Amino acid sequence: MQSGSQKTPRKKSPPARTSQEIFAQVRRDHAMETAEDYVEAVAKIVAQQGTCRGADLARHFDVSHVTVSKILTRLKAEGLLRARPYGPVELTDTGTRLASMSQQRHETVLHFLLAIGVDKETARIDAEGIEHHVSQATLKRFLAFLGQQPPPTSSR
Amino acid sequence: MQSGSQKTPRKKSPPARTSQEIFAQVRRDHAMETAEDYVEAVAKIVAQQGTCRGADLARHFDVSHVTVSKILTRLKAEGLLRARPYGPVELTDTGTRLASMSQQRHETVLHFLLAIGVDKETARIDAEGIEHHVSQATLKRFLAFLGQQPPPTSSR
DNA sequence: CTCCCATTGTAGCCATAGCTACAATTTGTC
DNA sequence: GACAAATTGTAGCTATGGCTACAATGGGAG
Repeated sequence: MQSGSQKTPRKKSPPARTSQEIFAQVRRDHAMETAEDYVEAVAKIVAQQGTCRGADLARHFDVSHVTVSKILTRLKAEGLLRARPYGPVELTDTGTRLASMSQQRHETVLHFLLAIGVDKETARIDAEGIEHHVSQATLKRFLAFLGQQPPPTSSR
Repeated sequence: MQSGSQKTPRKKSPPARTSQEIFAQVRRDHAMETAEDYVEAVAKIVAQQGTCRGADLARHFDVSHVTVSKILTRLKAEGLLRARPYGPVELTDTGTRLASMSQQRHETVLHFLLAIGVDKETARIDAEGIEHHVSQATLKRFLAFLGQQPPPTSSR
């Protein structure tokens, strides 16, 4: 990732971000999406079945077990989850926290879409794509619209 | 991109999409985001400066000219734009149409975020990430919320 | 006309997220 | 306990989107 500062003479001093910074942010978001999707899925599957295997994730995302394996390797290195060879996948504390936040945000986005009149099917699909790009500030506005208070961090 | 059908015995016939299908859709969306960002940027830069060079795009996205070059190669192959070697970038008709739709959707998402009370800076950033994941159906709800009619350009 | 500089292209590298094919391991069933 | 099935790992390929380094091109300034 570049710092983006050599060529930009910075004509604007106001707090407005440059388009470069915005796109860099979007790219950074991208790098987190997979992690969020995976910890969310692990949490969900563990809640449903007790344990989560790589094969469960492969079925869940409809990708090959190899893809799952590689992604799990990365997420293990990032400290979000752990798994012994041929063993089940478990979330670390960090992973559990990320999963909770993701699930909560997912729920909020979904309910918000439903609240403004989007049909259930579309809402499910769009929420999946949108959730990763909704900032805390925007999430608060969603919650405000839903007439709720910001939930106590894990009230699901 | 896989078709995802060998291993899925398709137990559910109801209209509800499986999670697999939803994630496949998100991955497909992903493949379009760059294209949309680029044609949108080209249209914007052409509108501002008359022509658009690769270097303009590199500055706009804060990436190297090599990255731009490779992406332009792909988009040329996809028929969204054309450019002679060492020449400026131009949108094809298809590219122009895609740019218009993207710009319009971008505007709608941005205005919608502002309308629900998101601050300007956050709205700019979130809109950039969200826009690619908003379906036509959801866009219509956004427009309805804004009290507008679906604009004549793409009233589908 | 030449020379310099910005722009573009090319080569080659990295990481992520896909895949198939094949090997290894675990598990479950006789 | 052995054998089959499911699961996981490994090797090696593809495409996208990043990068640096170096070569080529084109447009201006002298």
